[in-house]
Amino acid sequence: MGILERKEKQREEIRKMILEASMQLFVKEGFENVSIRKIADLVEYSPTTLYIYFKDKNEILFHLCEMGFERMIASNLALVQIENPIDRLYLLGENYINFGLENPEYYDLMFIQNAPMKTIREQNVGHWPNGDVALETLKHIIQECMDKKLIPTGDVATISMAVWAVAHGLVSLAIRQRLERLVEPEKVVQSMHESIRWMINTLKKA
Amino acid sequence: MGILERKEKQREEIRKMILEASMQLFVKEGFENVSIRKIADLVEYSPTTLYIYFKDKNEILFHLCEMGFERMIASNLALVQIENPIDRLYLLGENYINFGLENPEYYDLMFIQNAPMKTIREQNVGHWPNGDVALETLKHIIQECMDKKLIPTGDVATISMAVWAVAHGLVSLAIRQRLERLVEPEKVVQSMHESIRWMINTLKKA
DNA sequence: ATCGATTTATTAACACTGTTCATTATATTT
DNA sequence: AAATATAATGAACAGTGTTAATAAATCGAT
Repeated sequence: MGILERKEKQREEIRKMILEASMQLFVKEGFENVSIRKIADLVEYSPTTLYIYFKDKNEILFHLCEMGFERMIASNLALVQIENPIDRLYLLGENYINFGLENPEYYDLMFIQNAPMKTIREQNVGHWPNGDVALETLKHIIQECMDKKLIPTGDVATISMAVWAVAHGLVSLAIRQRLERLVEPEKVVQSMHESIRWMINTLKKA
Repeated sequence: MGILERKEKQREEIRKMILEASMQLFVKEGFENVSIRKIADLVEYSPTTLYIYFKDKNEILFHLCEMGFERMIASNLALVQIENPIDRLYLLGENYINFGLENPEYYDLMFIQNAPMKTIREQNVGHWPNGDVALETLKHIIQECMDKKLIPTGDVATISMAVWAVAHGLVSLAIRQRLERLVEPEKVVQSMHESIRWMINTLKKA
């Protein structure tokens, strides 16, 4: 059945084309300006054709979200070299806020918008490939810190949640212009790094 | 000039009418379903009339946002009775996450959407009445904790930022269904409270 | 009280949005 | 070659925020 295989391949290629056009629009014009019609224009198909390859816009956004996680995971690759888990945790935090500040549009999709989550619930039967990978990295490092008695022991999920909350809180408040209410705009980034460092330090001391 | 005064009063009353209709729609049908046309239907004006009383939709959303802060500030009124500032900080955190979980739509507007911020930058010349009040409360409590040597001293803004980040991180990840990836859905709320408590405890110990 | 000016309100329209249905064109199978 | 399945499309639906032109009402001055 070589013909069906080839068809499947062609289908997959067009899906890729659509996603790449979406990503191009996404990084160039921002999240708000990604519309079915604009994507269709870019791939030179009619808007309705996109619905043959994707269920709806949420599904396209979900895939863009996954691409964002691929980027983030890639930026964390260097972490495996650091043997001290608490240093690794600190750098994970630094990477996280840097990623968020440098890719606010991706960050939005990955952690703020609920469109991608809708697709996960409706289609992927609760599976979030790259997102879950990123969370596992965090949990794993926290566990290692506890094993080596570098931070107070406790429920891994709870502590991971708290640590994630600090990082996400900082980034999301920053990209939504809320932190400028606390410190002068030009000092926001610096203060964010200080906050992360402060958190790691109190974790160590406690 | 009594006649101009009366006119101004009438104008203010219609503005109130519009805002109240918006709020009604907002709490009943959710943020996404608040449209100029629906508000206009409710107050029995034509959609364009709303533009006589408000510059654009963002300005309406900004006022809804301010109403949200009024609610939040009201829920914090009981705090003044607690004399120990660190207990007060803990309760402020508890209030914060409870408010977020109970009023996700308001929370969205107050801390996640950027529509209200646009209005602040464009019109109010950088003034955010109720939002700034809420932040002052936090900073004041942190300062008091430091004065009484209950937590390690440092830059008030930085520590306030970190504390806010934990609370906001938890709430925003929760209402965007991200925490369900870390703990089972039915345990999310409990874990959030544990995270807040954990943070206060590490603050005390450090 | 009437005229002109200002304020208030509306209708119609623009340029979008995601999505669906019916129809046409293409490719594959019988 | 005819029948069938797949792929692609144009037109349309029901919305969105917003603006320009126009009508109605109110007000100030003669």
